[in-house]
Amino acid sequence: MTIASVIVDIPASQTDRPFDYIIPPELVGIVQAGMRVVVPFGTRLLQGFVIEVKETTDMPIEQLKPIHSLFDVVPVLNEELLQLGKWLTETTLCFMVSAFQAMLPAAMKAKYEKDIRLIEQYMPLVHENVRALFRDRLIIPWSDVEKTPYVRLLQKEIANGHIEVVYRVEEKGKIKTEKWVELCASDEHVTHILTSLSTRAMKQKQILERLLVARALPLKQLLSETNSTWATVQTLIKKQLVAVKEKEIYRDPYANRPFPKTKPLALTDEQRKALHTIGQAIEQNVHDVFLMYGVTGSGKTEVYMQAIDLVLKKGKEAIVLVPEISLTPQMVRRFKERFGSKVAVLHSGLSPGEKYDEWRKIQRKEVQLVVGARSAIFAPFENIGIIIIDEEHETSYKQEESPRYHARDVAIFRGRYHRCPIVLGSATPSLESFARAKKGVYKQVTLTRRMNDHALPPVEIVDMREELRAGNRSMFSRLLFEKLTERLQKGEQSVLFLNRRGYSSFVMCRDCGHVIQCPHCDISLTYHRVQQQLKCHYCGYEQRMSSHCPACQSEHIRFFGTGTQKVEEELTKLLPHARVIRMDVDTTSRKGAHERLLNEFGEGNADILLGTQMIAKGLDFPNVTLVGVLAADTMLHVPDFRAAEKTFQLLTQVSGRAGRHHLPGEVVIQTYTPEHYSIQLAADHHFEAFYEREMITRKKHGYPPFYYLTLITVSHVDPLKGVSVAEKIATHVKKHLSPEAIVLGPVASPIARMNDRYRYQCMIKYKREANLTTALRTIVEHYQRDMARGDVTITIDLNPYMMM
DNA sequence: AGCACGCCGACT
DNA sequence: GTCGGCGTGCTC
Repeated sequence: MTIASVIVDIPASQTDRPFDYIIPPELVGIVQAGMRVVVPFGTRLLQGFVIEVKETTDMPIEQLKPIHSLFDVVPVLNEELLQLGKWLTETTLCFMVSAFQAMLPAAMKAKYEKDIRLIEQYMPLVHENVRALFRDRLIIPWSDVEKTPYVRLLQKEIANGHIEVVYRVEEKGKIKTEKWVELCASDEHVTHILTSLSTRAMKQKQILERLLVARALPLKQLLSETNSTWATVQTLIKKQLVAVKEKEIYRDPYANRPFPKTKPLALTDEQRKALHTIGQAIEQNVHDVFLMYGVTGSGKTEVYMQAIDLVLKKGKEAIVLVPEISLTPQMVRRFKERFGSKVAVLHSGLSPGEKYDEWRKIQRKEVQLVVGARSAIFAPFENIGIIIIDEEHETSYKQEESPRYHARDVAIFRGRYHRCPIVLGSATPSLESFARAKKGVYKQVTLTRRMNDHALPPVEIVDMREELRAGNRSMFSRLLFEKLTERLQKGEQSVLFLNRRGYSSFVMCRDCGHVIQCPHCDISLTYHRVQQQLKCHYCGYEQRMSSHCPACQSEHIRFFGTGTQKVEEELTKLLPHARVIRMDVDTTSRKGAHERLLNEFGEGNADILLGTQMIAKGLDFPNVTLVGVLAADTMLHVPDFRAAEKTFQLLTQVSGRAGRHHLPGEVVIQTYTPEHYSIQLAADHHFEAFYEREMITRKKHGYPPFYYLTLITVSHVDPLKGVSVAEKIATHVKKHLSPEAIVLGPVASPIARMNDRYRYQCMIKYKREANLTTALRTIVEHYQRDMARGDVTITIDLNPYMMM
C-alpha cells in the first residue's frame, strides 16, 4: 500500500502533525512529497501538503482514508524547501502549515467553499420552502443559503439526509489566460480552401491569410487587426480550419516598459578586491557569509551585480533581497537593465496575481535572478549560487507574524544547503552582524571609499532647544531655513526627512491636556487630515475628529506634533514659492504613485521632497545638495534597546542622499538631544566608533549580541487572568532553563492594551539553552485549549525586533 | 479550525 | 418530552 503523510491546512497545535492517507491506485507514482492534495478530514475536505510518500504506517490500514484529489501536477515545495519548513517550525515555533504557506505566494492559499445539494429522490419529502429554493437548480452555494431565512430549516434537512453538503477546495489566485487562435489544418489545405472560398467570405479570407503568416495570434489582436468578429472565427472553427486555445499568460506590471541594457561598470580597486573574494567562494562552492561593509555610495550594488554575473555564467541562480521600502523603481530598473528578462521582481506593490505569476516564472526556471523583499528568500530555485541581502541591518527582514523568521537566518540555511556564499551588505551593519564579522564567523569585505571619491557630506547638528530659546517656534531651525532658501535661489533640490508618519501627531486639548486615545488600545489616536479622522495604528479603529475636547468641552483642541502634512503646510507658508512633493503613506497609497512622485522630483518639477522612511533609502538624484532631518530623536525615545542603533542607521542613511554626484552636498540634523552619541557619531560618519560605544551599552544591559532574547507576550481581556497566565509561564520557563538564563517579568507591555486585551510580557535572556524551545512548546500546548477559545493568546518571538 | 457528540435548562 | 445552548474531543 502506498501512503502519503499529509500536513493539513489547519494552523493549530492539535493538528500540527502528519496525517496518513492512502494514495489511490490511479495516483500512485504521481503523488510526490511537496505536492498539495485535497484530503477528507473529519466531515470536510481540506487542502494539505504531502511531506512524505511511504509504504508503511503506524495506523491500522483500515482507518486510513484515501486522498480525495491532487492539487498540483508538480511539487510546489522541493526537498530543500520541505526541510527548510521543518527547520522554520523548530526555530520559530510555528505550525508546519504556516511554514509551508509562508514559502508560497498568498494566491496559492486554499479557499474553502461549501455547497448544498438536494438529493433528487427526496424532492417530494422536503419542506415546500426548500423545494422552492431548489426549483431551478440542485446545488446551491452555502454562502447564498446564509442570505435566506431558511438556514435552520436547511440544517434540519441536512441532518435527516435529504440534503447533502458538498465541500469544495479551490485556490485563491487565478491563473490568467488569454484566448489564442491557431491554424489546425496544413498550409496546403488552408491555401486550397482560400482559393475556393466564396467571394463574400472576405473576413474568413483575411483571418486565414493573417494566420498563414503568424501561425497563432491572440484572439483579441486577430479580431482587431482583421476588423472581424467572433462569429467569423466560429465559422472557421466549424470548418475545422482553426482552433481556439486558452494560453496561460503572466500579469507583468513592467510589460511594455523598455529597459535599455547596461554593461558592467569599471570597478575601483576596493570593489575589485571585494568581487574577487566573493568570486572565489562562488567558484569553489563554499558557503561563506560575507559582511560587505561599505560606506554609502561606495558602489555595493555594482559588486552585487558583477558577482551575480559570475553566478549566472556558472548556470546557477541568485537571490537578492532588498528592504521593502527601497524596492523603488530605481532599484528594480537597475537590475532589469542589467539582467533583462532573467529577473523576477517580488515586492508588496504587486497584486497577489502578479506575485503568483512571478513565482511561477521562478519555479519554471524562466528566470535566474530574483530581486525582492523578505519573502523572496523562499524563491523555489534549485541551484542557488549566491544570496545577497542588501541593507542587512534593516528590521523589515524580520517577519512580525508567524512564522517569525528572519530572512538572514533563512538565507544562511539555504546557503548551507546549496553550498553557496551569502553576502550581507550595509553601510551600517547590525551590531549582531558586525560582531560576528569581528569574531570571524562572517568574513568581512570592506569598501571605505565612495565611487567618485566624493567626501561624505558635512553634517551640522542643530539644537532645537536653542531655537526655542531664541524665540523660533517653527519646526525649521534658522540654519535649515537659510539653507533651504539658498537652494531655492540656486535652483538646487532639497530632501526633508521626517520619521514615522503620524508618530507624534496626536490630538491634545490645550486647556486640560487631555490626549485623545483609542478606546480599545493604550495608544493615542493619529490625526489624518485628508479624511478629518482619528485613526488607531494598532487596531484600525477610526473616529471623526471632534471639535470639542471630550474631557472638558473646550474648543481649544488641536493636533500636535509634526506629521508630514503639517510640515508641508508650514513649508508653503514659509516658502510660498517652493514646489514641494510630499511622500508618505497617504500620498503613495495609489498604485504607481510612488514612482510618479519620484519621477517628478527627478525631472526637477519640485524643489523640495518631503517624506518619511520611504525616502531614506535608494534615492539617487544628482541635483540634491541638501538633506534636512527635522526631528532626529523621534525614534530615540522608544522603549527598544535598538533605538540608538536605529537612529544611527537612519541618520547615516538619510545623510547619504546628499551630494552623490558632482555638486557637493550637506546635511542638517535637527534634534532636542544633540549630545546623544548616536546623533554625534552619525554626524561624524563614524560607524565603528558607534559600534564600540553601543556594544558597551549592550554588554552592560545584557542585550544582543551578548545575549539572545525571547519575548513572550500574553494577552487577555481580563487583566488579572493575563498576569496570572504570564506569571505561570515565567515560573515554568525558569524551572526548565539553566540558572544562567535570565527571565524578566512579567510586566505590562509598552502598549499595555491592544484591541481591548491586556498585554503582559516576559523577556528571556540567555546564551545557550538547549531546552528552551521544548519548554516553550510545552507552554503553548498547555494553553492550547484556552488559546483556541480565544481567551488567552500567547505569542513567542525568538530574537524579537519589536518590543511593543 | 469546524464539526459531532453529549449534557443541561427552557419551552411547546 | 424536545429544542437548542455550549463545553469537550477528534480529525488519518
